[in-house]
Amino acid sequence: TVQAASVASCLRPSLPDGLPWGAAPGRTRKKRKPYTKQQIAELENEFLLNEFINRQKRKELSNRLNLSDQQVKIWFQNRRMKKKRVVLREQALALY
Amino acid sequence: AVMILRSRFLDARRKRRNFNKQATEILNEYFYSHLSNPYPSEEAKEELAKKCGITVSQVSNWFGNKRIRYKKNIGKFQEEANIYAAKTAVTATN
DNA sequence: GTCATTTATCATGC
DNA sequence: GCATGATAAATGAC
Repeated sequence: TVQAASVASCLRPSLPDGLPWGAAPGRTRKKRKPYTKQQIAELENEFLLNEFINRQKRKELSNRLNLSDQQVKIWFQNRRMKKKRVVLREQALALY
Repeated sequence: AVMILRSRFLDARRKRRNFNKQATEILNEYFYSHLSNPYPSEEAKEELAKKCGITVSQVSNWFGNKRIRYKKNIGKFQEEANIYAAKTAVTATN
């Protein structure tokens, strides 16, 4: 029956067909590499001065920390997202 | 010094608790019943969060971890997949 | 630019 | 000792 077939399909979870929802990323992804405490310390220090960094300072920082300027750019983007998370969490916590 | 303590207080990894069994059941049911596209919408996340008693961010974290860990070792989750597949099949017939 | 992700790593639970 | 939840780099959609 149709219902039996439906049940049978549900009972067949490991499919060769079921998923390329994590499939080919085209290019190889760069492996995540944690930054050193000193790198983070300087990045945080600069973030306190201004959450949005200039190209000039970005060049300086990236050169001084042995990071690419894109890495510094991405770090500031992620750092702003982190700040947003923390703020929202503090607000939610402050309600009680 | 104060900043370090503050940052550690705000780091939720230092006070992590496992979700209760019921919440995990709900999340797994959704995951394995949407195995072809396990990406719940924002509305679905809010509904799952409400039913599980957790935040939307925690729902997003759970699905992110589940997707990568399932994809990385499908065999390990085989048994689990069978359980929830059978469970959804029963609810479908009822 | 934001923001939802992917992935590796971290910190904890048990 | 791994399982699990949250965070830190990295990518891509928009």
